[in-house]
Amino acid sequence: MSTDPSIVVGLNAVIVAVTKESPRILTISGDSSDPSFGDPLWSGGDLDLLPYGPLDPGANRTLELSLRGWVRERTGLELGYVEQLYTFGDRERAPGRRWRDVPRVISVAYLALVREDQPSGSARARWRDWYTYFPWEDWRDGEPQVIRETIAPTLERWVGRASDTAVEEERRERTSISFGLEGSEWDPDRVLERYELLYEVGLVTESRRDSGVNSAYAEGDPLLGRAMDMDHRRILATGLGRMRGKLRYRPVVFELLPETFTLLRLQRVVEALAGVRLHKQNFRRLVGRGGLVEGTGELDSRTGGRPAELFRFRREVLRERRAPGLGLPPGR
Amino acid sequence: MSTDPSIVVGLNAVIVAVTKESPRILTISGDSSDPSFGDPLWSGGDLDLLPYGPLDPGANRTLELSLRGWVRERTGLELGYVEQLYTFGDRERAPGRRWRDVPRVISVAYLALVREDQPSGSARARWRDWYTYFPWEDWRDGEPQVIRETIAPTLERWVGRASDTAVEEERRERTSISFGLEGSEWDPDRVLERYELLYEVGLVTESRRDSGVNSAYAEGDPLLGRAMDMDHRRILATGLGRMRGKLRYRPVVFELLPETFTLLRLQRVVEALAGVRLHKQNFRRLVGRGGLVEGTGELDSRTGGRPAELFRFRREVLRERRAPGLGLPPGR
DNA sequence: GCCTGTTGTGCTCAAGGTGAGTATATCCGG
DNA sequence: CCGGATATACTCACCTTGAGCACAACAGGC
Repeated sequence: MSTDPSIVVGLNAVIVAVTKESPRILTISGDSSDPSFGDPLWSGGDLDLLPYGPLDPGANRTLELSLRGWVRERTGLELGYVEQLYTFGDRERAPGRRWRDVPRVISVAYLALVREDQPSGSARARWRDWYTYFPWEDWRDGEPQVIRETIAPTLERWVGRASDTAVEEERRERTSISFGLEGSEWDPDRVLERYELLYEVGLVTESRRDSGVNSAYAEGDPLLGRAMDMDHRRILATGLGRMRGKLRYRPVVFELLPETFTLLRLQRVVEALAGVRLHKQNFRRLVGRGGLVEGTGELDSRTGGRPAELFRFRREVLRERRAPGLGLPPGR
Repeated sequence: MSTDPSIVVGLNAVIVAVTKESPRILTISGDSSDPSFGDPLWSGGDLDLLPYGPLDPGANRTLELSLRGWVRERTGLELGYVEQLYTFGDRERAPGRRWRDVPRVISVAYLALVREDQPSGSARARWRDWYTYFPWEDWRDGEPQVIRETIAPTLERWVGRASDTAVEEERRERTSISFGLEGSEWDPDRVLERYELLYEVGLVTESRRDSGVNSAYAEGDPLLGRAMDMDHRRILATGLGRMRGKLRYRPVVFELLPETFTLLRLQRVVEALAGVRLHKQNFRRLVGRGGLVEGTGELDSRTGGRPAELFRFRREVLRERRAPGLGLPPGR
């Protein structure tokens, strides 16, 4: 096997932080004139990108160290928790380009958490609420309007357009499970599934872009959420889903919080990530019994009501219990 | 960013099948003269390898299709379930070579399941019980001897050799949690953790190989399990752990079984993979209630005792329920 | 100073899931 | 026709989970 110059390997990062009750991700605003973030030669438009960096084959011992390195270099951010997400290597990842003209791009994507909403260190890099990209994912105030008003009807029409009943049945099941329609439960983790479904039915900008001019999609349909370049929104969806899943069985939230925090603050952060409201008493019972936190004696009275005790994460649980997490509601 | 010839991208596969009560994986026996499986130029010895193939940048639309393609080509195996495992890209993956002399090898590893113990289609590729590589992982007949006789004492000595009490405490916790010593529970999923611990303390061949001649390990210590080339045993451990984890919340076992099967056979296969015995009645209650299987009217009387009804997997559950799996015992 | 809104905290209760054990049915091979 | 082996049916105690009610403690406005 010989080395092949027509393959390019890069690293992508889904970097998450939480401000107050807003989960945010770091994105590069699409203005391709400034190549301070990698140089995505295969990228075309003025759309947002995820932070991207090439892999220097000799530079770092591990891929994760490479990632930490260039993020630090370019943004000054010191990443906390980092985990590998997925490796994207499809051929048609660069829209608008014929794949024969560009090298094959392999992106190893990572999920990374940083503790606060730090300045991004670059003019083009900025924090954005992740629900800007996925408005249908936020159920904290009940079912989002978009679902009832746009998604559900469009999906229904799509189900109706099926060629035969088998396809129709399959489509019906997919939609009801993904979006919790018709009696199914809403599963916060299925972010990628939902995005891909919307892509398929043409409700996101990317699908029309990729399908070219002679598209079968109705021109009138609205486009949901802020778009991203290439397949970066898909990568983001993967990260979001993983983040939510991880929440359930690993104490990762604490990587996003300051050293000490109120229990309500903790709950709000979890809710922000999960996009769902939680039962307060049960939540407290959970973190208490799980031994996830311990009280410092101090109080925080800036909350308005009765002052809340400040808690701190008990790092010991990482080694004590088997799977300490903060259960999202439909734990299964 | 330009293309870089000093990076090589390849695909690795952990291919699993089950014969009777033995979980097996496909490995390439180490005889580097026959390059029918890729051409691992950076590989040295006569050790086993996982199936490996280069990535042809223009050939397939997705990485998964590439993988299926070359596995079919070289072995005739038609892979069933396939999922991406992890991407390995550390610099020192090729032992015995100075990393400056070889290109950086990025391996995208996949977990793949095939339905039976089919012939491997190649003289060098052969099925092996996976406990040959990880003897300490099989708890079906109680705690394996190796743990009591070799691993536990060696780990204990290693804990004692710690430089200060903080390190000592950390080591103690790691060992007790990984191997279920001192009151901790045995967690079948932590395969990788355990392998890495054994690597660190020098109980597997690979660690001595990588650390060179001037090793600190006691010459007398035995070496556990069959070794593999490069970091392939680490990849295998990753696959094994993922397989066990997946078992719990996805009905993947059925990809390994024939169309119809006895409930006891199903249980034995799960036990083989999990390396743990299960409570029969509860197991049956689980698959029954979960709607995972449905009885065909037929009976199988080859079992010796009362003839067992043959069951079949209900594919519908894939779309019905949220997370149908076969719970391993310490469900948490 | 008192009312009101807001948050923190303790307790209860029903429903369902889980681990484990007992008892009985059904067949095969000697 | 009996032992051995498997297949099923039930039971039961225990824990977890979801969902309430009740009340305590503070801030701020009137």
